Amino acid sequence: MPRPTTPLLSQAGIRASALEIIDREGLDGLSMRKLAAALGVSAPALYFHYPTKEHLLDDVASEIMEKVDVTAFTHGWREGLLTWARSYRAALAEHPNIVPFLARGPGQRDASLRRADAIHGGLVAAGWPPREATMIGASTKYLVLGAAMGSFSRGFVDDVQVYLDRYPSLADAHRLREHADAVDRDSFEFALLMFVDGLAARLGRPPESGGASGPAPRRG
Amino acid sequence: MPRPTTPLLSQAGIRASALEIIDREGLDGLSMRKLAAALGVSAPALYFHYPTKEHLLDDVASEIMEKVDVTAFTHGWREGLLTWARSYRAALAEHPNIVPFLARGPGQRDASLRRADAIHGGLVAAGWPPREATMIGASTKYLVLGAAMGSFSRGFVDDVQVYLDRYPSLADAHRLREHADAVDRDSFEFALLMFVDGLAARLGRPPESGGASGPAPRRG
DNA sequence: TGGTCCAACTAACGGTGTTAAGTTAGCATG
DNA sequence: CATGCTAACTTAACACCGTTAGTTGGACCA
Repeated sequence: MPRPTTPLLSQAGIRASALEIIDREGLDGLSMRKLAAALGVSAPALYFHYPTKEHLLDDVASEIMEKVDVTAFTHGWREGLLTWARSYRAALAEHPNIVPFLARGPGQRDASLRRADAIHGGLVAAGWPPREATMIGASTKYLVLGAAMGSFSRGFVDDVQVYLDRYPSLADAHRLREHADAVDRDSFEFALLMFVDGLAARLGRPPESGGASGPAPRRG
Repeated sequence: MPRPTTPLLSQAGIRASALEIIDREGLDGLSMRKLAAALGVSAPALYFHYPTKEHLLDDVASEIMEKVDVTAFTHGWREGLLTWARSYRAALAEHPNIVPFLARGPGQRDASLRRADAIHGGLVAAGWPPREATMIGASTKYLVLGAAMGSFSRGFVDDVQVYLDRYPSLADAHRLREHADAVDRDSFEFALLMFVDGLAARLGRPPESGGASGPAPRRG
């Protein structure tokens, strides 16, 4: 059966099905043949709509990133930063299995550039010098990606020991795992607040030599 | 030619060659056949020394992690944390291509547990309550991994715009890429210092309700 | 000297992403 | 209305992947 009366595939449909498989079976669980089967189609058919698996994954990732909120800088840099970071993390938390793919580097130039611009612009507008705005943006990204990677990415608790102080009564591992997510969420929030506190302190402090270098911003 | 007079392979040799390929051609550039060829041997021969590619990579990653310094907590939590974070990042920076593999989760339980224990113990000994020590450890790891992921992990500058403020004279991309590493290094250092500053401030502050929750530590 | 085991070999299996070539529905044009 | 072009699928096949099975022959021990 060649060309069907009504098209069987669409980019959106392919993306949705791919993400479903990734969510269910992990990043390695997605193969072009399996994806095609899920869509009731043969594998090469996909290549009519996406030139490559990489492109498809880029698109899936971009779709996820659409939910990141970079608009709150109108309420001040602190609010803007917190909103951005939290929504960023939340977006990744919804689809943890895609995080390892993000480690390969960003594909979609356009959208990510637009976001970066909004963030940078927001920080500069709030009084941070451009150079520091750059570093703040990068730092926050590090935190989100690192948290996503460290916590979601794959199955087991790594630092078992580390959690024991918090739940000393739990010796059974599955309960421990169950709470590990909460620990990660708390740790991320903790890191974010400490970082922002550090920033706030820097705002009210004259530039030190030997610090992270560069002038401190005027109070915004 | 079966069993040679002197063994052609050793775990250390395999690891070294694997890491060389990864450094040169990226994580995807490493295949068992290619690795075997580089060692002058057929692919299945490797399976006599390593049960699986995953195990091999785990071992390679562990070797890299050996260089991380978690001993400086004897000079105070600040010094310990900074030394740990910087040596961690430096270790990853030497072999950026392996970072995506780390996103799959830690393999070697043993060594990583020992490290986690040293860090947690160091923080607690310095006066941080266990729960906060956990979060500090996790946070720092986030920062390092996120920085490693965001910056090294493959090929092009993502947020071109973001760097322009710093090097406004550079319109050519390769020069820009060249300096991106410096920006990343600076951003990491910046993030680390802001975070530690935030921590220090917390040490001198009474516990707030509505903060990251949990009691603040006594002054150590 | 004979037996066992080690450390390599070749062949092959099932899977991967992707390309090539074939087939026909739908559409535009003479 | 017939013709030709392109779109959207098909099946076959390629080169590669990680890994397993089965074979071979040198090294070591009784």
